[in-house]
Amino acid sequence: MTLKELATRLDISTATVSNAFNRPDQLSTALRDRILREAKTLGYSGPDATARSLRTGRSRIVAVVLAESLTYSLNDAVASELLSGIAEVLDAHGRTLLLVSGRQHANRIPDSASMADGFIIYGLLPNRKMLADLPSRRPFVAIDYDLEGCPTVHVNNEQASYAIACHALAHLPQRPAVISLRLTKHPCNGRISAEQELLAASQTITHCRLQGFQRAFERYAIDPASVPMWNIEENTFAVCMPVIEEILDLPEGQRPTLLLCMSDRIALTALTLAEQRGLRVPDDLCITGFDGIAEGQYRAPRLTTVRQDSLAKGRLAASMILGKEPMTTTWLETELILGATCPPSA
Amino acid sequence: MTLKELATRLDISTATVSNAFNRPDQLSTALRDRILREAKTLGYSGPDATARSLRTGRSRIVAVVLAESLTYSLNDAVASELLSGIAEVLDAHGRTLLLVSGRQHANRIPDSASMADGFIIYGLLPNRKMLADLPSRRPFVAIDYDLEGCPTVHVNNEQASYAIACHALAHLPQRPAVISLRLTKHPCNGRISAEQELLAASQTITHCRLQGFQRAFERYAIDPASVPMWNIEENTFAVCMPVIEEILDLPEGQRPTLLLCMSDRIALTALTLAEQRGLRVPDDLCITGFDGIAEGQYRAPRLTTVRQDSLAKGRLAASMILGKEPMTTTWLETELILGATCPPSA
DNA sequence: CTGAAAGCGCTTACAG
DNA sequence: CTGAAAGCGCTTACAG
Repeated sequence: MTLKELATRLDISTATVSNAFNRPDQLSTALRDRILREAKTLGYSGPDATARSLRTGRSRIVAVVLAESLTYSLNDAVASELLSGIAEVLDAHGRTLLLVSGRQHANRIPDSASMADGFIIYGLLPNRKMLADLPSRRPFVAIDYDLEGCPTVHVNNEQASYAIACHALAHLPQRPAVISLRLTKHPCNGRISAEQELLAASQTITHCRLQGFQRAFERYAIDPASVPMWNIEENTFAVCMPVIEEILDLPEGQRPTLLLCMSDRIALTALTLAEQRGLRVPDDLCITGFDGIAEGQYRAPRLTTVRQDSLAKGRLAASMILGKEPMTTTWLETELILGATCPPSA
Repeated sequence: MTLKELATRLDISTATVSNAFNRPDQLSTALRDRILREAKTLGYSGPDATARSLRTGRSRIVAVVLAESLTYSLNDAVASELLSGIAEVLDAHGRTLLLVSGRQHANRIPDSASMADGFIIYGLLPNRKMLADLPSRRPFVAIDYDLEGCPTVHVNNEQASYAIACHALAHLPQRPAVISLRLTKHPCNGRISAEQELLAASQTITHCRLQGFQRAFERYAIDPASVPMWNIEENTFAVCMPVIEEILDLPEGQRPTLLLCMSDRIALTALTLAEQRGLRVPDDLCITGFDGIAEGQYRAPRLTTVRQDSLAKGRLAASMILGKEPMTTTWLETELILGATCPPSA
């Protein structure tokens, strides 16, 4: 059943039927009611979305392009929270959320993504050119990474890392270590050697976090070069585990006593493995995270970390896409969370 | 730039240009190469997805309709894992994932959802009639709840619950308690009184879980009516917490020594709160979960639970939608996970 | 191997 | 307040 058929049955024009659904003010109430009633009877549930979309040029769909795989993103607490924020705003405005991965098997964004009215790009795509096929006229908003010609929602990673490292380093004396996330140019799941090339700050937010840590080292008169660093390739339990085991299994005198982790997932894995080894946190080992995910706060001991408000990030990005907020690059605040894995010094 | 404009510029028909993109066998390689080259030069990135969709009747989008809000679903480990499984299969076949909530503010599914080529319905919708506006000709697959006229992907909740309860009750003597999830007809976040009406097994999978527990009680000669039950309204830390505090704060002799929880989230909240109170798990308190989420397994002590393979659920549902698996109702296996929160009896 | 023509289901100026 | 007509951008038998 199409609008045209319905019009024929009612012996009126398609324009009037269309108006009955879209512009109540364009026809009499009586006629409109009759049309709507008849539509229901005949099983016509309103204008076809695709046809309407072709005609009006708007689909009421907003796409989120994720730099990581959908599987990773959906299972990552930070990405999930971000998506929640986006979904919440889209929902409230009758928009629908299309999830697209930038790591498609074909390394190309599926055509169907281009139906969206706007695009939110989360993370650093493996290949910028993927975006070229997307309709450039429509609004784009980036999250976490600058994308030329479009506003970005940022968190001040350097400042947040500086803050938490300063908090942690106030305990003296300690042997700090850094556990970073995708910081090396070439894949490395383990200790970072001195000659290893690192990604630039423009290529990964974890470099910004590193800079914050290093500024804190300097403030506390610690030579940044003396602080051992380990790198983790994927922010999941399974991938974190072997690297952290390697660290915790170091002989007592060499084992770090403070782990500055670049994500809560890393920190929580360290916490679990430390507990399994009978290490006391924070007495034997202090641990700090980054992100402020729920899992770190609803457990004992509570994780000391810095919270980035991913929900707010998502809400803001979605609001910008919908034109409810100005399209301008914005830096969101972070908040230090003083948990028990690295308590304030006495 | 449209296909028609491109055809005009090249002085060939639109049919040929269309074939260049869709049916390489319908024209000479030379002509096709020329068309593709010229398209790239002129910035034409292929046929418009909406127009193609209108014409062919297929959008290559698959919609997942979630009974819960998107915010809840995205932050729930079970739903996320399910979505991962769906996304994985859709991705591999060039399909894109549209997320739709059945708890929209307007209590109506947005029109744009009807663009999808197929629908996966997850959970029990607050209102079945919402689906009426969706194109009934296209494939539908339900997950966890039967939906008339469409195949469902199920887990045998009763059997899984029976298995884990039997495992737990083998420790004797104990004072078991059940912490259920949305089991009461009317909202209740706390102890379930004897006169409280429960939802039927067809209305909630947790009733099936309860039946499994009760069968185990009978096997162990425990009067089901003697086992206290608490109900939780939402499977989140925040909502679980007050209920579990109430339980753990019971005087020593009344406090249950075994908590049969209907989700891992409930069990993990119980574990955290027990740890905070200095209760020893499993010595003072045994805890079992349901779901088998990662968070319960990558912590110390590991959660004793029963795993439902949400990933497999999602994969199967998506495969059915894409016609890669027969459209038939299927029951997936579960697996007992013997963790440390309720170890096998010595 | 290529093209003319119909039509997918709508919405929207515009005329009456 | 209502309707005739154009056109959104494409694909697909079909004819040549």
